Amino acid sequence: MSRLNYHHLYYFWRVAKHGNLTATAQQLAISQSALSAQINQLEHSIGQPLFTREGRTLVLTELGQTVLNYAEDIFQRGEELQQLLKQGTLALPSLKIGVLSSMSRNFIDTFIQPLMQQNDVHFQLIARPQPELQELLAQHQLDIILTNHELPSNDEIAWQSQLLARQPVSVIAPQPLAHLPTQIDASYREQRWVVPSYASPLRATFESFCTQHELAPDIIAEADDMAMLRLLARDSGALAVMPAVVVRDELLSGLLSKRFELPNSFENFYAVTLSRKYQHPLLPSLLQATQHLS
Amino acid sequence: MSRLNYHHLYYFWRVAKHGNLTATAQQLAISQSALSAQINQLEHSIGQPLFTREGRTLVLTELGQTVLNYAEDIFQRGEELQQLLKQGTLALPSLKIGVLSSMSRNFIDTFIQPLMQQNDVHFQLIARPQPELQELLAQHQLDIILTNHELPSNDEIAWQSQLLARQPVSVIAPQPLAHLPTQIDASYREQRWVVPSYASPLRATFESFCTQHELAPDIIAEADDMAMLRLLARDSGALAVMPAVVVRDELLSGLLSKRFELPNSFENFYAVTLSRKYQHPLLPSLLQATQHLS
DNA sequence: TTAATCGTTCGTTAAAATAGAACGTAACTA
DNA sequence: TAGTTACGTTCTATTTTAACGAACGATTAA
Repeated sequence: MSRLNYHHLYYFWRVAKHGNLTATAQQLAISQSALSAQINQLEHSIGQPLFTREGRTLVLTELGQTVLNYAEDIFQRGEELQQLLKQGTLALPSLKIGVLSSMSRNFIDTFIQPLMQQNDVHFQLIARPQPELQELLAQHQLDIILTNHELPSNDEIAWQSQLLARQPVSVIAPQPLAHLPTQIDASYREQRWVVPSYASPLRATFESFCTQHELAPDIIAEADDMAMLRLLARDSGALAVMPAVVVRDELLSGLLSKRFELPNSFENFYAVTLSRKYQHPLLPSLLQATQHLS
Repeated sequence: MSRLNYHHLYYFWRVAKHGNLTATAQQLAISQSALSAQINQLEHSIGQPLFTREGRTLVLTELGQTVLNYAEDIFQRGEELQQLLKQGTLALPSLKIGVLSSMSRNFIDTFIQPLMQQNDVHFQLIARPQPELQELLAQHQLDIILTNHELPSNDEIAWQSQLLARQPVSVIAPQPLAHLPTQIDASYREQRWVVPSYASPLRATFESFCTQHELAPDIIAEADDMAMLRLLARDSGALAVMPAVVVRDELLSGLLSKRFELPNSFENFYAVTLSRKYQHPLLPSLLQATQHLS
C-alpha cells in the first residue's frame, strides 16, 4: 500500500453508506464501471476486500465496516468544510433519530422535547423495525436509535447502549372498570385482557405475574405495537397491560385509569449510538438531558 | 466550487503544516512545480487565497488557518486509518508538548509525571520561545504548550488556556543566609539580590513589594530563564526571587532555603491547546490529572 | 554584487479516471 | 421454467488530471 487514495476512499464511503453501487454512481454522476473500478483499486491497494459480493448486492466485510467508520469521520468533517467554504456559515446538520416502530410515541415525544425548544435545530425521526435500525446506524445514516433492545457491543460494531428510562408496567382500565381495586384481587379474575404479544419481553413478565397470583386471564387481543395496544386499551373495554406512558394522554383526561403496577416489571428504553470520534454535536447534551425520563 | 479535491487538500495540509513548499515537495517526492500547481488549483476552486506570498515564503491567511484546522482533523484520522491498514494495530501517536524555554524544568517534570507512569506512551518535549510555540501549535505541530502566558482566544485562532497551577513567589536564601527571618525586616536591607528580568511579570511584583517595604535592593544579577535563575540562586551567594518549585531539589537537600513568600504574588502556569474536534487521546486525561499542581 | 533560496509559470509527457459496450449472475415474474 | 430486470464486473478507447523539468522572477544572505 503506497499511500491512501482519498478519492477512492470517498467513493467507497458513498457506496458503503448507500449500499448500492448503481444508484451511487448516478448520484455522483459517473458511470458504474468507473465507480466499480475505483473501488476495486482501493481494495487492491489495501490488499483485502471491503465488500463481499453476495448475490447482486455489495455487503461490507468486517474490515469494510471499520474503514467505513474512519471514512465517516473523515468526510463528515470534509463536508462541513465544504459547507463553510461555500456558504460562509456552519449550519448544524440535521440530527437523524431512528425509532423502533413498535415503541410508544409518547416516550419518544418526551425524549425529543429538548430539541423542540431550540428553533435552530433540525431533526428527522425515522421509524423502522429493529434490524433495519441497526443497519442504518451501522451505515451512519442515523445518529442515534431509540429502542427497547439493549445492544451489546461486539467485535464488528461498537454499539453503545445507554439506559434512558425504566417504565413500570401497569394494568390500565377503561372507565367502566375504573372501580377495580389498586391491588390484584379476586375481582380481576373475571376480566378480559389486552396484552403485549410474545414478541415483547413484557409478556413473559405478565405471564409469571399471572402464575404467581393464580390468574388465568381471558386474553382477547394481543399486539406488539404500542400504538396499537393503546388503541386496544382505549376501545376494547378490556383491561390492558403496558407502560403507563403509552396512554399518557388518556390517563390525564380520565378516559383510562391506572389500577396498579406489576411488581418488578419494567420496560427499558435505550439510546444506542456508535462510539465514534466524531459525533453529532447535539448528541452529548441530548443524552445528558434525558438521564431520567421516568 | 464543484467538489472538494481531497488530494489538493492533502498537499495543502502538508505544506501548511510544514510552512515550506520546496521541502514539502521533497518529502512528498514530487516537484515543487507540481505541488505549487496543485495548491493553486485548490485556491482557485475555493475562490480565495489560502496563503499570502510574503517575500519568498508562504504565510497562511486567516481562511488558510481555518482550512488547516479542518485538514488536520481529516488527515490525522486518515493517517490513523492507514496505520491500521498497514500494521493491523493502532499505536498511540506521540504526544508533542511544547514548553517555554525559560520555564522551570521542575514544573514540567511534575506535569509529565502521569505520562511517565505509562510505558506504552511516547511523548516529545520541545522547548522554544513563546512566539515559536504559538506558531507550532497553530500549525498542529504541537498538541499542547506549557507556558506562563495566558493566550486569550481571538477570531483567527481558537486558543484554549487552562490554568494548571499558581506558584507563590518566594525569597530563596543560600546556606550562609539561612538564618534570615521568615518575614521581611531590616536585616534584608543590606543583602544582595538575584531577580527575574523585566521580561517576567514576577519582576514587577517584586518591585512593588520593595516599594511597599521601602527596600532598595542591591541587584547583582537578573535573568529571564528559570534554569539560569536556579544556578544563580545556588552559586551567587545572594538572595533570589523565584517560585520555590524552581529550586525544589536544592530546598530538599538543604543547599538552599526558602525564607518567605511574597504576598499576593504568583506565577501562573497554563496549558494551551487548540480547541479542535479531534485531539490527542491522552490530552483530556492529562489535563484532568494535573488540575492542581501546586 | 553575487550567489543561493524559494515560489511561479509554461510546454510537454506520463498517469489516472472515465465512458460505453459486452458480459455474468442473481432475483423477480408470469 | 423461460423471459426480464437489476446489479456488479471487465475490457478497450478516450479524456482529464497530475507530473516533470527548464526558465523565470523575486527576495534574502554572503
